[in-house]
This record gives sequence, C-alpha cells and structure tokens, in this order.
Amino acid sequence: MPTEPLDATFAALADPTRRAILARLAAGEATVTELAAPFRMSQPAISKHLKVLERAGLVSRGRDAQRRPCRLQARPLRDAVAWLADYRDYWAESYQRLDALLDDLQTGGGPDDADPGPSAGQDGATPRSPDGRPG
Amino acid sequence: MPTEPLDATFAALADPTRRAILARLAAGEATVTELAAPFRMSQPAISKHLKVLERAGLVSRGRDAQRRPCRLQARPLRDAVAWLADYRDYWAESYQRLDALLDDLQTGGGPDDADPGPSAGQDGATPRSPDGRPG
DNA sequence: GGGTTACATAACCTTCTGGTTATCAAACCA
DNA sequence: TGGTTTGATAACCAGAAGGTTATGTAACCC
Repeated sequence: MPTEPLDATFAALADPTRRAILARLAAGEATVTELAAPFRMSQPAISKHLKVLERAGLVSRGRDAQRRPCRLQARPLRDAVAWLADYRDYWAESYQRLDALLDDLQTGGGPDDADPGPSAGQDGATPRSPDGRPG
Repeated sequence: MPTEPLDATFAALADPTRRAILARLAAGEATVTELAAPFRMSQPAISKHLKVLERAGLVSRGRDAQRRPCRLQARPLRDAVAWLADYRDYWAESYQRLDALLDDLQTGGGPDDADPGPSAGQDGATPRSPDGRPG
C-alpha cells in the first residue's frame, strides 16, 4: 500500500483492469456488478480493484439501496499530469505530434505566455533520500 | 513484468525512487553510481530500478569505458499523458488551476480549436476482457 | 600483470498483488 | 417472513516487487 499520493495514483493506473474501469466510469456512474460484467473475473476481484482505486482517490462511492454506485474522481489524474508536465521539454523528440496532443488537451483555451519553467516543487516522494523533480 | 506499454510506464512511475531517478536524469546523463549516490540503498537495488525503467523505455543506456551512462527517454511519458488527456473533462472540478497547468504545458503554442473529443482509440490494455478509454 | 572502479548477476528473503472460493450482511421483493 | 440481489470480507495461494549480501566481469590505472 503506497503511502504517497503519486505512488498510489500511478500504481492504480498500472493495472489494465483498473484503467478499463476508469474508462467505463468516465461514461458515468456505475454499480459494482455493472463494472464487473465485462470482465472474466470474479466479483470480489473487482471489489478489490475498486478498493485500490478508492484508496488512490480515483473513485468515490455513493449509496443507493443495496447498490454502491462508483463515480470517477479525477483529481489525482490531474496531479499525475502535473508531475509529468515537468518533463515536457524531453518530449521534444517529435514536437509535431506533441503540439497536436496539447492542442487536444487545451479544450479550447487561448494561452499567450511562453514557458514559465518548472515549478521546482516537492515530489512528496522521499524514497530513501532525495525528492524528485526535474530542473 | 507488465507486458503492455502503459502498464510498464505507470508501474515504473509508481515508485518514488524511480521517479527521483527520472528527475535526476532530466538534469542530464548520469552514471549508475552517480544515480545511486543520493540513496541509502545498495547499488544492486539501483541497478534493478534502472532495469525497470529501461524495460519501460524510460531510460536508455550508453557506454563509456566501464561506465553505463543513463539517459532520459521520455516518449512513454508522453504516451501516458496522452492516455490521461482523455479524462480532461473530469478535471473540471477546478478549471482555474487546470487552465494554469495546461497553459504551462502548452510551452507557448496558440491553438484556437474547441474540444475535438476523445480519439476513441485502443488502450492496448485488454485486461481480461474490455479495452479502456473514456467516451 | 595486479589492483581498483563501475556495474551486473545470482541467490535469497519478505511483503505486496491479483486472483480464487466460500461466506456473510444489508436491503430489496413477494 | 423468506428468498434474491448486491456487495463486502475472510482465508488462501502463486507470483511479482523491492530489498539484501555475495560474487562475477569488464575496463581502467600503475
């Protein structure tokens, strides 16, 4: 059980079943059985995956009689992107496609500033010694 | 050992030591001993972490006499962001800060289109059944 | 050639992961 | 009241992750 938020987020995303669950939840709330349906996997297995997602803060749950509807909670995803954003200079390799991607990401905003540079914040990581952010 | 690229990428990022290593490499090439120095951890442990990063395609290695300099290879990070990008609608929670983040990400481009919608591509995941992308 | 530096590999251990089946609890339905 | 859904939990298991120490190997330096 990773204690740091980023650990938990990335670990949660590292499993294809969980990514698929998130994808499903992006289409709207769903119950456990609904989520479990597409998988050749037992219901308890899905419950476990949901618990991982919940502990990572990626999923929140409501109550509707016997049902426990799951809802996507994407803030940790944003934090993950924020971490990854510090590496944007190293994506330069193919800036064409990167620009396309970022245009897509931009959802229609109109920026006019130029590269303020990394925030030099804390990773929150502290593995056994250093923090971790690019310079 | 996760077989799917995204699995490997996210799994690699889930460890704080490895994130710190990537952060260090963002400052430039480094040898194994240089990378190991800041950690209270044995050299073989670092070698293992490097192997994980290498298999995830996040690090490539050269040769300089006895040394095996490591170089950051950030393309998988871009792919990870591409996956996360499909969830941008769900970051809406605090669009203020999101916009700031994306402006930062944008490194200075000037888009003028509005929300083309998810690419509906393949996750490549195929856990035990469905793929995974939001709608 | 012989020692040293830089790194990889092997063998081992412990803990976490991801799955299973079996069972239990709560709220519905008749 | 009793049965059915919906879901969580427990107990178990195999294999992967992350660490260790010990050892091997390649290239340098004298």
